[in-house]
Amino acid sequence: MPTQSRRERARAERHELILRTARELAESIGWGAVTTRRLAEAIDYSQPVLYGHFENMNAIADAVAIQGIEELIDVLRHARTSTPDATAGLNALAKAYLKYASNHPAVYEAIFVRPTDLEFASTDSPLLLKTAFAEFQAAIEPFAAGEDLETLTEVLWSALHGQATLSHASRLRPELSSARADLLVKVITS
Amino acid sequence: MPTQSRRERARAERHELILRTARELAESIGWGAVTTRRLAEAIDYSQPVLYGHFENMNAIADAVAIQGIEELIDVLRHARTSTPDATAGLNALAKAYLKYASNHPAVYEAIFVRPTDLEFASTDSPLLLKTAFAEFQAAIEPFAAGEDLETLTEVLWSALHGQATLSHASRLRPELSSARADLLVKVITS
DNA sequence: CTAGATTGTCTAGCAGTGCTAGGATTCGGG
DNA sequence: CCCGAATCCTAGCACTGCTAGACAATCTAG
Repeated sequence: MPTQSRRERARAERHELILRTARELAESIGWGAVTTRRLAEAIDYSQPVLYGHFENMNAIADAVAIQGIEELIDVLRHARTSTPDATAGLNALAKAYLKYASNHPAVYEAIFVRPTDLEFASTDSPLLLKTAFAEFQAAIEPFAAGEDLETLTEVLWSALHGQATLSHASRLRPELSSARADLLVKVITS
Repeated sequence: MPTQSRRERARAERHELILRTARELAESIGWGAVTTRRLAEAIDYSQPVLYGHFENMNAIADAVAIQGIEELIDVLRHARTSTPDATAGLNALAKAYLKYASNHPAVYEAIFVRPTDLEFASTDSPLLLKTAFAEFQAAIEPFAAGEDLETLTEVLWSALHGQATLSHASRLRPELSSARADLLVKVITS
């Protein structure tokens, strides 16, 4: 039955088209301006089509967030494991995190800033968040030195998250992003 | 002419009423649900009255933010200067910051999270932000130890901001807020 | 004290939002 | 070829921020 599968394939393609377009729109005009009408216009369908794929507009942003966190996990893992020693690994992880937030601000916003019931509601998102958390934990574990590892990980992640969001809101001097990451790592590892 | 002054007084009172009500509403139902109609209903006037006092809805949130940052500056200064030594001062400042964010999440959101053109546009808000920044700087200055003071201040503030926002978004274990602040201070001062 | 001007307030309405019900249209199976 | 089913769109609801214009209250001046 090639018919059914073709339909399903077309449907899956449109599903991805919606996500890709929503992400592009958000990155170019901001989530606040990503409306159902604009998004529908961009994919060349009427608004109700969106609701055949997602429960509501928020679910679309959540789906983008889940895609994003998967990307982010890869980025962090790669940064952490492709360095000679633990200190360089932590530094690379911090830089990679800030770079991702800076390069994909709308996706970062969807993951960590936008109001969402993603953390506890969805099925797989808590696992993804835990996986991302584990990357931070693995990177900082060599420097725990008697401190509670989980608490230290929360402190590290929060510190980077704060730099990412304040940086995006133009509250920090933009040219010193790297220096802040360096200093944070230095303070933690010393 | 007592007439004119009475009018001005009534107008100023209503101005404050709007701000107070907006703040209360935001703290109880969130900024997203603070609409012009609901706010007008709450102060027992029609919506257009709001626009006689503020340019738009965003300006109301900005005004709440300015009130909030003034409060926050006082809170930080008091925490910092009412301790025996510098380490205790920094710790008290960190705790006070997180406590304010936790006790007034909507105000904190108005100041630091909500999209706003407050930082550069308004006349007095940059000064207020700088004053708040100076409080952080004064608290951490004894521990700079050769590092660039301003960069270190940004790192401290970002770290606390990250803890405040992630905490509010239920991404951190709520009962360990104090432990995270302690650990952050310990890491910085050691 | 009254007439006119000014100030203040509200009703009604605009365009845009998320979301949905119902009809139209296209498609696949018999 | 025709009927049922899946698919899609038009139209509309209740809401949003914001504004124009009518109305009422108040102050000023004669």
